Amino acid sequence: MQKPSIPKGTRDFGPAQVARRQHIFNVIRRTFESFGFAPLETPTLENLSVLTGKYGDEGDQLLFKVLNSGDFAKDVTADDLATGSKALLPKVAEKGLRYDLTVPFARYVAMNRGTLTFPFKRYQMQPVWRADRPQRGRYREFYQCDADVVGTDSLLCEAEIVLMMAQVLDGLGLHDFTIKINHRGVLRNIYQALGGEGRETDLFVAIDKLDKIGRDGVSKELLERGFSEPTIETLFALLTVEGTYEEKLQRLLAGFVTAGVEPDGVRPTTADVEADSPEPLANYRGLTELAQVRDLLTASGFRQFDRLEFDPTLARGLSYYTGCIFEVKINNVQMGSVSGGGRYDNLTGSFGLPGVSGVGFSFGVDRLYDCLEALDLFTVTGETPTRCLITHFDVASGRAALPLLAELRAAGIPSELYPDASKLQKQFKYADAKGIPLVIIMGPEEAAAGVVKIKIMQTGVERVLPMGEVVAALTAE
RNA sequence: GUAGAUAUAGCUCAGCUGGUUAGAGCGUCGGAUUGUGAUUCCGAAGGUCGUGGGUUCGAGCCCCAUUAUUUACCCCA
Repeated sequence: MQKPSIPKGTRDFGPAQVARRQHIFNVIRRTFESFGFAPLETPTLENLSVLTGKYGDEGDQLLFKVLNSGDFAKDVTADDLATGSKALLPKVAEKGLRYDLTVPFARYVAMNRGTLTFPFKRYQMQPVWRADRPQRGRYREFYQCDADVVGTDSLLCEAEIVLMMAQVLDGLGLHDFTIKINHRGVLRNIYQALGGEGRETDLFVAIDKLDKIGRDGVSKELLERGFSEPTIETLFALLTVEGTYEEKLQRLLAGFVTAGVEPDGVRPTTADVEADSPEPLANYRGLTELAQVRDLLTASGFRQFDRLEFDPTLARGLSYYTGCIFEVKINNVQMGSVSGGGRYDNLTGSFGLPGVSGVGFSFGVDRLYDCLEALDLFTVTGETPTRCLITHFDVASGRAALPLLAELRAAGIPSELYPDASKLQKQFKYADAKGIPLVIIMGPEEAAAGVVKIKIMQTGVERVLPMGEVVAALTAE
């Protein structure tokens, strides 16, 4: 006999876990829909040509590929085998499991461009797969909940992302969170302020690690990558600006002006948004847009600015983001980010639809679950939806209970009849173990008298009711 | 891909310097109570000590290999 097992990085979810996960999904879905996002689902499998090249070399390594059906090796030649996996792969696998929800979404938008009404707002809650090494908060199969808007570059979308992040986390009871926001334009300006020395991506990769490896670690890495010491000094002066959201914007502005950074101008946006923006920031796109997002949040009634932090060190990989970027962490839990996102100006370009601006973000349900568990914040309990268990002792009383069972279900009370005429003790243990709040006792005595005994498990109180009044009494409570 | 840790009952784990028949708690099942759960008492079942080899009079314990799991790095949700 073999030991049963499941692939590493995957999990089974028992009834209690599913109930808790559904609660998380419900909070997210309600929030997304209240902001006008419509649901979309895409296939588990995508063509590999859609997936490869979108996540960098490392991302391609982490894709799960699916062998072709039938004789998958029929096109493989001896040459291919000698050349190695790169030559082999396209001949044996043409499909793969989706790696995220953003790329399939971009593919969908490009394919359906003619029928979509823009701006197009969609949300998507589906599993994704990554052939990663599993560890804390990292799985090979996990759910993402994405919401994206494409076809508008209004900064209202960015502001609403912050609103949705806060609403979901508050709705889950995860009140102690920090939403970090930055802008790729700010990062680019910082790079320019350093005189354009070294490679831009090296710089961002290094500063993204600031909170992890510290200032000394980052300096060391930058020195190794060919940045000079005075440059690194300037960099830290800019990165470590302190103060409120506004103060950091002003201090970075001063830094950019001092360093002689060429203003990159303001991206055209709607007139009223521009009118709200503070004048002195208008020369740098990143700073300006961050100020506008803050103003839109204020106007929307957002009051949690203590939980929104402008963090110039936030870089979020370097994938396709071009504007604002976001990342959310739950405080006092050792867990990676539970949400992240940003604006991309050309996501659908590689699918033949250039110039479509979009902005979106994603929640990691599995990490939210782990955070709620670590902080002991779950309010959803229970192994079963059953609210009422009918117990019985013999075939006759069991049959006599069937009309009542149907009546309870018709009245919207999830109910079950214990299937076997077991000892009453066993039936009660069943109800207790599953957290069923009500037990109806239907024995020969009750059946003969046309009554039932109802016990409220939590209090232990019992009372006798005529059969015909049971549903009315229960629904009245 | 790099580095470390762990592997003993269904679950969580003890097991001393290598020494008789490998233990506990929880869970499961049965009984005390032939019609009452969560509390109490009694009892039972449940083990190839991950796998293979080695050292030894003797290995759960020491050595080697191997597999699985897990943590950290890289990257990410």
